[in-house]
Amino acid sequence: MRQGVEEMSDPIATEKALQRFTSYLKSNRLKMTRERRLILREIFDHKQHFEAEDLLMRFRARGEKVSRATIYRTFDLLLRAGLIKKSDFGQNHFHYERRYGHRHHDHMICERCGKVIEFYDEELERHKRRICEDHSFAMSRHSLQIFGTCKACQEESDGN
Amino acid sequence: MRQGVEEMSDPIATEKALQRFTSYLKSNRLKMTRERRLILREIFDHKQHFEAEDLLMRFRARGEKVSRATIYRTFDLLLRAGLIKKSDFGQNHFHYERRYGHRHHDHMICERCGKVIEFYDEELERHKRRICEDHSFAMSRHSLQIFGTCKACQEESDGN
DNA sequence: AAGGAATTGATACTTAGTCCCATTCCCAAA
DNA sequence: TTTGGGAATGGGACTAAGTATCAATTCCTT
Repeated sequence: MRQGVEEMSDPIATEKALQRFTSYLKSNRLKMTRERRLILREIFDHKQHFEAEDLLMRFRARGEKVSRATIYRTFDLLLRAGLIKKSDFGQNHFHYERRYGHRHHDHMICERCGKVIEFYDEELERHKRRICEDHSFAMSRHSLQIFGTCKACQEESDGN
Repeated sequence: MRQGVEEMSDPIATEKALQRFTSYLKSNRLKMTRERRLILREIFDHKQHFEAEDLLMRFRARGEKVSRATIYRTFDLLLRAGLIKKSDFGQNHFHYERRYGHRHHDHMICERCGKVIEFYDEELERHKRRICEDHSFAMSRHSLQIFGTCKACQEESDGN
């Protein structure tokens, strides 16, 4: 039923992300720990989108000892370091996605099957910037979600 | 600190919304009750944006007896009736806004003072529709939030 | 005016996420 | 290489938003 973007991992990107995280930590006088490494690896070695609880379960299943609190604390650091991104798909918990090596993009969310389609549109970005200028608003980030029915689900219900 | 859009109420719109809600209820064999009327009035007679807890507090302050459960249940009906809209401003609870007589619009949210600026841009809307067409995606709704710093807050920090 | 379905309130529960603090870990400087 | 102390962790208690349950009440059609 629920289906996600399954963009696969790139071991080189993982290493780069790890380096970047390490240097972020160092420059803030924070420490690289076993847990932080595990979390980053888990994120960058796996699928593009993830959730806190989901990560916790994966660790538990593997018998890896990382607490819920540490997961949330590390997400916070990764956000500050710009390595992940927090999105809201209208459920009552947050979704995250890794960000290193990924440019900004928006999402279409299929309300039938849960599939998330990423898209990027330069003209749309230009519009956003222009609107901010018009309002003298200094944009720091933005998030567009389009909800609806994906092509496959439309065809499925046509077929019935 | 936290500051909202204070678009004022229109007594005629309130009555129309009430009629529309009543007919929505009737056509679904549901009942109009004292509580549902109170909630709708509270929403349409007051400011554009509201939250569940906020509404509950207002009722309590006035000594009006409406339970939390009923508030959430009624929000759900109002959503189905298309009279209110649920948005997510990145906090861990939902924001709502009344919808009757309001066309679609997007939001800029000031991360400094919490002000919410509504905007509508036809060109942007056209563009969203075109992107959906390109992906054969049947859009049902969409939501764009731009986070950043509003003009006033920018000037304030310039002045320091 | 009655009667059954719909609704309500109170409270218990769930779920996501945060707080607390004693214990443990990391790492820069000696 | 050891060490000292600040940083980080685990795990349980806690909070906040929202949902479920169910007996008592209300609505409204006939």
